[in-house]
Formats: sequence, C-alpha cells, structure tokens
Amino acid sequence: MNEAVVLTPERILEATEDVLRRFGLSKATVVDVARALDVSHGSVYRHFPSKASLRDAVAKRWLDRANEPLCKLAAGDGPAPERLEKWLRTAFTIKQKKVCDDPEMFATYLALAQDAREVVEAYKDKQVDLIAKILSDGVAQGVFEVDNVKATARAVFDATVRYHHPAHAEEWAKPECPSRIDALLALLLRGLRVCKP
Amino acid sequence: MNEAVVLTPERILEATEDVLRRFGLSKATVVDVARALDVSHGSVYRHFPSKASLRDAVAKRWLDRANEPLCKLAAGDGPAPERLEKWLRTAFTIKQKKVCDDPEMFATYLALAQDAREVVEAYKDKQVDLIAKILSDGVAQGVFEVDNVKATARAVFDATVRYHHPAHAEEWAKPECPSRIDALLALLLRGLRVCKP
DNA sequence: CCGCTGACAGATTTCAATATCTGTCAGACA
DNA sequence: TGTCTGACAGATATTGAAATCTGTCAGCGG
Repeated sequence: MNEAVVLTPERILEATEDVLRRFGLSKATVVDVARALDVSHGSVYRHFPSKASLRDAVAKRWLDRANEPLCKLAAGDGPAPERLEKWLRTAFTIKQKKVCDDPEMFATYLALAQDAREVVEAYKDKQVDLIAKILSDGVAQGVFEVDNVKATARAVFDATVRYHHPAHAEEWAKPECPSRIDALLALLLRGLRVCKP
Repeated sequence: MNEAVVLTPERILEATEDVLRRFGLSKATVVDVARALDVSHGSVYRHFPSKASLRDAVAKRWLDRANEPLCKLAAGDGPAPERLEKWLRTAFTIKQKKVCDDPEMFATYLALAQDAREVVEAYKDKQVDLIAKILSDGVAQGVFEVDNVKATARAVFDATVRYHHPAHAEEWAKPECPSRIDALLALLLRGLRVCKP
C-alpha cells in the first residue's frame, strides 16, 4: 500500500529533528520541515497545533532517548550508594556527550530549559523520581538514612545542577571538573549514609 | 581648590554605575559616561584602557560591596554548622535582593558571569575561601569531618550554584524554593558533620 | 467525505544603508 | 609638562523596507 507516503506524526518528528540538527533552532522553520517531507506546511499544522508544540515533541523524544540508560540504572538492584554515584556520573556523561555530538539539538534543549518549558519540567521530575527510587532502595538496604525521600532526591538533583543543567555546559570541559565532581559526589554520599560505620 | 572637578577613577566608576543602572548593560556607552561627567570620552580612556575594563571595575566594586556581610560572617566565631548555614542563606538572600532591587546591575553581572570574566572568577574563589574558613573552624571545633577542606569548600559552593548563580535567578521566586533550600542545606550539613553524634 | 493544498493576514526576520560607538592620537590649553 | 579635547578609522548597532514565516481556512481532488 501507500504506507511510505502517509504523513504521520512520527515522520514529521523525524524530519523536524533532522531540520533542527541541520539548521539549528533559530533558523529552522515549519516550511523547512514541510519541504523535507515534500508536503505543504499546512499539512504539518494538521498534526501539530503550533511550531512550539512540534519543537516540544521533538525535545521530548530526544530527552526520553537520553533518559533510557538512567531508567535502567535506577531500576537495577545493586547497593544503593554505588548505584547512585553511577547514576549521577552517567547523567553527567550523557549530557556532556550530547554537547559534543549533537550541539544543535543541545542548543535547542538549552533554549527550552531557559524558557522553563513544560516538557523540560516533566523531564526533571522524572529524573528526581529515579533518584528517589535509588534513595528508597538505599533506605531499605539500611545504608541510607533519609527522612524525606522525595525532598532529599530533589536536593541531590539540585546539588548537581552544575553538571546537568545546560546553562553550565561551557564549564564541563574544564580540566579541574572531574575532581570537583568527585568532591561533590563524596560530600553528597556522606550526607545520605547512615551514621555509624 | 578644584577637587570637585578633578576626574578620578573613582568618579568615573560612580558615573558608570549610574549609567549602567539607568540604561542597562546593552545600551550604556562610554560616551554616555563621559557625558554624565561632562568630559570628552577620550578622557575616560585616559583612566581605563577599554570599555571592558571599566565594566569589570564597576562589577568588582559592586561584588565587593555585596560580599562584605559574608566576609564578616565567615570571620565570626560561633559554632561552624550554624555559621555555615547562616552564611549560605545570607549569600542566597543577598543575590535575591539584588535581583529585585538592582535588576540592571544584576543583568550586567549575569552577562559577566556568562562570559566567565576574570573578575567573576576571582569573586567565586573568594567565596570558596570564605566557606573553607568556616569548614576549618568546624574541623577545629570537632563538629566537621573533612579530609580536604579546599575541595570540600568548592563542593559546597558547587552544590549550591542553583541558588547563587544568576543563570538560575528566575527560579528563586518560586514558592517551593524555600523548602528546597532547606532540604539541600540539611543534606550538605549532614555530609560535613562528624559521624557519631 | 477526508486529507491536503495554497493563498492570505499579521507577526517576525533579514538585510543593507545609516548612524553611533570604540579606541587612538596629534595638538590645544593651562 | 601633563591633562584634556575632538576628529578620525574601523567596528558595531540601529533602522525601516522588503522578504519570510506562522497559523488559518476555503476549497480542490481523490
């Protein structure tokens, strides 16, 4: 059948991601997306109510993909302290890799983050939930002592903004960065552990 | 004598701060500063080699003034944990107050921070030194257990970026902010304390 | 019918001409 | 002599007209 030529939201997202990657957020237009799909731009508006919603949908896909390894880690079952450290380091590494490999999409993400868009808020909340999962595992294992898991998970997230918020991305390449991350993680893990070693 | 009409660096800084406050960083020009002082702009260049250096000097003055209460706090001699908490809360409050009271100067500071200007780096280093002072007091008092004071001070600073880096200023007004600060500070202080209470 | 097109109004962006600014310096002035 | 001025060149910013874009919708074609 004509499956190949049906205009689906999925195909539009694919094309939009390409266009964003190629032209960057500031240059990409809905007309470009339509041209890439060889349809009129009116057709795109049949599937997405606005350019902003299209942009958000692409960002969501992108963020969900980036988040997958972190979900797996959080769902794991090793000792919580090691898992939390691994989780945070992985989060930092993913972000840093994105900055290098996919700068245009990262710039898009930065712009979204600065607009405090809903999609980014949802993503952050998801991250905090993953941290909370590991924390409560740690409490169950008797290695963490946390009175309010949700609030503490948020605190861990906040304490590490410097290494996952795109506004600080330029600093991630600095040579003193790794040892600063080490010190920060050590401090946080000490703050979580039960109090008689 | 003609003291009142002598063109000093101090008078230029004063005028520049006024101009920056009135027009904002993006609109303020050296010509404006000269006009405010009723001299030619060439005269300004006699005292400051470039517009950037003038801007930096104003920012330094501004930052130093803002920093003064924090220096006093760090130099105090109460129990370190309370003092550190107070210090951090004061740092947050000062920044927040500046955002409201002096938005144009704050925007200038934001621009400087994003350029990673030397003057801002120096200011941050000074802040870290103040934290380090309190930490080593805490170690001396037997209430903190810290193996590398300098690195840990940096970690405390990094962990609190969200509440002192101007890039996050829009979030400081949110209603959930105070409780998130509470959770963060509690976590950090737990991470510093000695381990058998 | 149903999905798509393409013309349209109003908003936004581009672009090039114009104006202003930065930083320098020879010379005025005291 | 030392400070300040004002004209200048090159860089940067502003402006407004023209081009493009966003979002809508009446109507075409399958």
